[in-house]
Amino acid sequence: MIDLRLVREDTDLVRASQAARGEDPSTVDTLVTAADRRRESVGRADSLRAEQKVLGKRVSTAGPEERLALLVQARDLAVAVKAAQAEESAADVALQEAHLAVPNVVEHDVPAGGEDDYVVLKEVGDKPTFEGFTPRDHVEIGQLLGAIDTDRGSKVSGARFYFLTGQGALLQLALLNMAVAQAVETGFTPVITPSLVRPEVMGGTGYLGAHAAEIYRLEIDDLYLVGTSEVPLAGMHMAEIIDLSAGPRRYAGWSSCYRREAGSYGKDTQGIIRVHQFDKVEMFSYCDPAEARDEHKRLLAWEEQMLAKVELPYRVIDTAAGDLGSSAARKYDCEAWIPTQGRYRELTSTSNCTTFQARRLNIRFRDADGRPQFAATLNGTLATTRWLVAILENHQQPDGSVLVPVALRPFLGGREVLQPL
RNA sequence: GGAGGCUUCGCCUAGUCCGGUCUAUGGCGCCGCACUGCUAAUGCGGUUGGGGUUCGCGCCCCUCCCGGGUUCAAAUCCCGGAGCCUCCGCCA
Repeated sequence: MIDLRLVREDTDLVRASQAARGEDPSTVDTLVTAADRRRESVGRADSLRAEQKVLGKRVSTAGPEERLALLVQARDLAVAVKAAQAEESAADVALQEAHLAVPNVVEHDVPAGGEDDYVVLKEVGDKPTFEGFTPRDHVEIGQLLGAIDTDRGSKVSGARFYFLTGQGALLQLALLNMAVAQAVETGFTPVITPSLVRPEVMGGTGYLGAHAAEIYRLEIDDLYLVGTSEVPLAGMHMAEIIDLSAGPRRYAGWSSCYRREAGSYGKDTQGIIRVHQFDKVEMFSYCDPAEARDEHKRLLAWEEQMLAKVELPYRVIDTAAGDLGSSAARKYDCEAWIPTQGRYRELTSTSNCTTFQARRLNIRFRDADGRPQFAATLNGTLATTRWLVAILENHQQPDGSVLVPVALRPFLGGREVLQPL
């Protein structure tokens, strides 16, 4: 939910944001109209109610003869109040609807356009050359190592499911543990989150809008499976006034993540690039909105720190407005080089949601004057199952073995190489 | 699956039987002032949140889990719902 004051005072800015996203700017005008209508109906209902209260007081103190006449008057007024109230709540509903239809206002310097209009901010590291052999893809390496079993994954659960076995399971645990270790060193509170959340939490984070088809829903229990621990971590402080006087509150969530991958038929059907269930360590930060842009840069830096530890070549992109989620004002992705695909694939994603989620979830903090204000929320990836793809492919050797990045070795019991079975 | 209880202004709490000075009590916390040569103790005062209106002081409305209803008038009465807790049963 965006700030209505901003909509009223700088309508053009919000319209421009919609245009940058490639969405209809007229939703903004609808919102302005709805806000005006609500304001007017509130005013009318308020003054009628004030009148009613005064009259009600007179009824309670009046003598018997006077009382009867006053009651007649009061009855008429009650009808008028009821009508005004009905209009008020109708206007409220309309405003709410118009409000929810407008995604977050993008930062002013976000590149406009769609999926392909990102801006590359930097490229880091050297792509591997593979002298004298043709690199295997992660599916083949996973088989050689006995690390990934997609056949049995689909036997048991269907397409886009997999087993991580032996070295694969250990490698993932090592990676995620390294992510948690880094987060804790940095001052994050590690959290193992619920994977099922209530509708208001899923809705509050902005995931039930245009991309609701991505979400698994358990209808019998009216719960949703989370696609990222961002969701429970955002819900954690809903309807609270949190203390940010000591700076941002940072959590590192560990969870399995579930995604329906609706509409992605035919994309990445092999291996574990795009799957229905994976594991992730995610950073989440609550902070003063004034600090959100800086915090966003910090989250990006911590992501890059992780990528450096696993010694992967990657680039950082500034995602275009049209490719942002509805909650995000800006998003940076880190994409690792995948040798057998000859292209970069997203490994991390960090979004600044400013106060958009906090407004929906009613998460506030007290500012320097002690006034409650909406907090900003941000999130960013530290590690996911998909990272295994990049690690296996980039660090593979001619004999099918895989070199373990130095920083990761302590988390694998000191192991330096993953050997084919 | 069954039974019972609870939900009030950051937290705790009075009030609900019997509708109107509930314009919601008190404590904790927090803020300000006073006093004391310190951080303490004490006293006094302030402190729910949201919205409307106003240059501003202010004024008004809403807010006692949510939604309906009764009534001139609802924290209070009636109906429906949600959440939380406890116990029993069952299963791990």
